[in-house]
Amino acid sequence: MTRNTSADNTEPASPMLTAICQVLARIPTGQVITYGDLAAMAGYPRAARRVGQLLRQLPANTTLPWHRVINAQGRISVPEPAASQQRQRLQQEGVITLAGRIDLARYQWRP
DNA sequence: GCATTGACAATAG
DNA sequence: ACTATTGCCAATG
Repeated sequence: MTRNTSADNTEPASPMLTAICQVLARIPTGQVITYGDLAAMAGYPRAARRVGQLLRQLPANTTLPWHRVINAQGRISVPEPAASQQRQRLQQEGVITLAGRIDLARYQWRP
């Protein structure tokens, strides 16, 4: 079947989103990654906005470390109130936010 | 189908 | 350091 009807198939998982989630799950505690780098590591160098779109739909109970994803300026891109939670989680892992910024040179994940 | 939106990023002023 | 502009591309209306 080249076509899939909503009635008998509920699997929209594209390879891109799958790859993004797999990379995301690998990010170590206490480190961060940017949207663009996460996308690039998943094999889609121009999909930074896709990453945000995916993270936005993650269920609240997800075990994925969504809070370790920040933008290329070292800032949190999430609107409040989620931003506070993200800062708190990061600080809990030892990632400090100074003047609203995170030192990428220090915390960015490089495998 | 076209227009707008968005948890981005690079560049220019 | 900050704002504006442009490119990007799937999702949404």
